Parts: sequence; structure tokens; C-alpha cells
Amino acid sequence: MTDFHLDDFMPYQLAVLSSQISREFAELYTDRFGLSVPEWRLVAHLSQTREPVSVREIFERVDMDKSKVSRAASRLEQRGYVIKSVNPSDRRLVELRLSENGRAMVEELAPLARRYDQRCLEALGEAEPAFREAVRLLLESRRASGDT
Amino acid sequence: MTDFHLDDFMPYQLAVLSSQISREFAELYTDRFGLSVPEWRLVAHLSQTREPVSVREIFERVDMDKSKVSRAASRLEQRGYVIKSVNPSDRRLVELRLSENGRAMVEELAPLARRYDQRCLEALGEAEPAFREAVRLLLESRRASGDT
DNA sequence: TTGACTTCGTTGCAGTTGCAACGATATTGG
DNA sequence: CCAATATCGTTGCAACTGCAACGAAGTCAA
Repeated sequence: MTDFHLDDFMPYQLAVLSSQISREFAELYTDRFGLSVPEWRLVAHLSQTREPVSVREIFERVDMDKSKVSRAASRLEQRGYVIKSVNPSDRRLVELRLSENGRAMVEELAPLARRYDQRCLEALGEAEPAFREAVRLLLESRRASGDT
Repeated sequence: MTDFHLDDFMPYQLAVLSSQISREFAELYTDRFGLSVPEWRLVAHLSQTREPVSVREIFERVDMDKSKVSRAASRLEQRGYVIKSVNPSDRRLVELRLSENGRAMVEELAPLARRYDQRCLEALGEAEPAFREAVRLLLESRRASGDT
């Protein structure tokens, strides 16, 4: 027995926590719209702007391999939630954006997401804002150093 | 554009954060010992006690499917890090525990893990203990309600 | 302009995953 | 004791994943 304590080891704790949460939340959008996790992530990301977004921009921010993004985008296009087009000024780039259907789906999902989010952190009580801030900080710090 | 803000949505933020961290940390043990992520998780769990642990106990706590645990255990047994045996008093149960080699591996990994853990939360400054506590709380709250 | 080099997204492939089904074992009720 | 039911871990399978290789498109320097 070393003095290594799993309960204090954040990479492990975070992995367990986030995969539990993610799977739990996933029920909401798989039941209703048949989205996979990567598909939901892509949609969620696209919902943040009306500007078209390239595959590259997404996998850089979202920690998905570019092939994952690419395949998610194709499936979503097939089902009519996403529109893919070629960027005219740089034809290597693919522009992704939500279709009307896609936006409607997000409209419907958004309140569920917000509610789940709240219920999820309920246990924290007044520590909740501090926790949110901490997560934000960690992500930011690792953007700064990480991808150089 | 709905008023859904991804930056405030914890399931998403946690997923990104934890997968980045997990992948980053994974380099340490894949480089040195050729462990996959589930294998490391199993080893880490087993390192917490000298008592043998059943497959069931592990996948309940660690958010891995039982087949994942089972396969990780087999590979680790082949490589001599884990010992599998049948529980004599209930022959359905498989007892898992670390071999000597397995313990030696953990001895070597533990300091790296601790150091990484620290460096990881460094950005939080004095907010770090509060963050750790919050994560602990969340996991606990969800054990209480979740698996009934 | 041309040729070397870079960047972008897709695809082939081998390995991994989750789920359901299974055999083996244990428990329960009559 | 036996039959019905439940639990445990493994395995088959189809889907998914990450990586590397690729073609297409752009950039840069000579």
C-alpha cells in the first residue's frame, strides 16, 4: 500500500464524475432526438453562434478528434440538423452551422439542459458559484499553456 | 440563438476538462507501462487495498461497464500485474488483486500521479481545497441518489 | 510559374466500446 | 429437495474510436 489515495486524485475523480453526469444527461437527448454524445456536443457548440464554424475550430475547443467531428457533422447533415458548405475564400475549410431544424432542436433541449445543470450542482449549495468559477479557471489555464 | 450558454453548462465543461486531463495524464502511464486508460483505472482502484475486489464492486464505483473491467483485468493478468482467482465462498465472484509487479508499478506511478495532480490544480491557487471538496461532494451526492 | 511545404477534412483500418445474451453459480419459496 | 429466479463475469457483435494516410487546397520563396 503506497500512500497514494485515489479519493484525492483529481484526474480520476473528475473522470468518474463527468462520465456519470454525461451519461445521465445523454438520456435526455438520445431519447428525444437520437443524438449520440459527439453529435450533441457539436450541436451545442454550433448553437453558440450564427456564424459558420470550421471543423478545425471545433475539435480544438471541444477535445474531439477531427474525424469524430467530421463524422458527427455528416450524420447531422443527413438528418437535417446541420448544414455543411465549403468556405469560398479558403476551399479547404468546411463551414458548419445549424439548420432551422437544428435550431428548433436546441430550443427544445436548452431548458432541459439548464434544468439538469442546476439539479446537478444542487448538492453544492452556496459553494456552487465558486465551483463553476474554478472549472472555468482550469479550462482557461489549460488553454493558455496547453495547445501553444 | 437561445439563451443557452455552453460556458455555463457543467456537463459539457466537465467533459472537456476531464478528457483533456485524462489524456494528458495517460501519457505518463502509457509511455512507461503500456497501460490503457481502463487498465490504469483498475490498477489504481486495486492499489487502494490489499483485500481482493470483485469485478462488480469495481464497475459500480468506477463507472466502467463490467465487460470493460473484465477485459482490463484479463489483459493485466496476462501481463502479470493482476491476479485473478475465484472466490471460494461464492464461486460466481472473481477476486482481483495486484501482484507484486502490480504493486511495484503503482509505487513507481504514485509520485508521478501526485505531482501531476498538484500541477493540474495549480491554477486554482487558494481555491483548490474548496474545489476538491466540491468534487467530493458531487460524487457523494450522486452515489446517495443514483444507484439506489 | 513552379516545386516544396503546410493545412484542412475525410476515410481505411485495427482496436475498443457498450449492450445483450449466455453459462455457471447461488438464492429463494414451496 | 426441486424448480424458478437472480446474480456474476465472459463473450459475440455491431457501432464507435483514434490514428495515420491521403487528396485537395493554400502558401511561400525563388
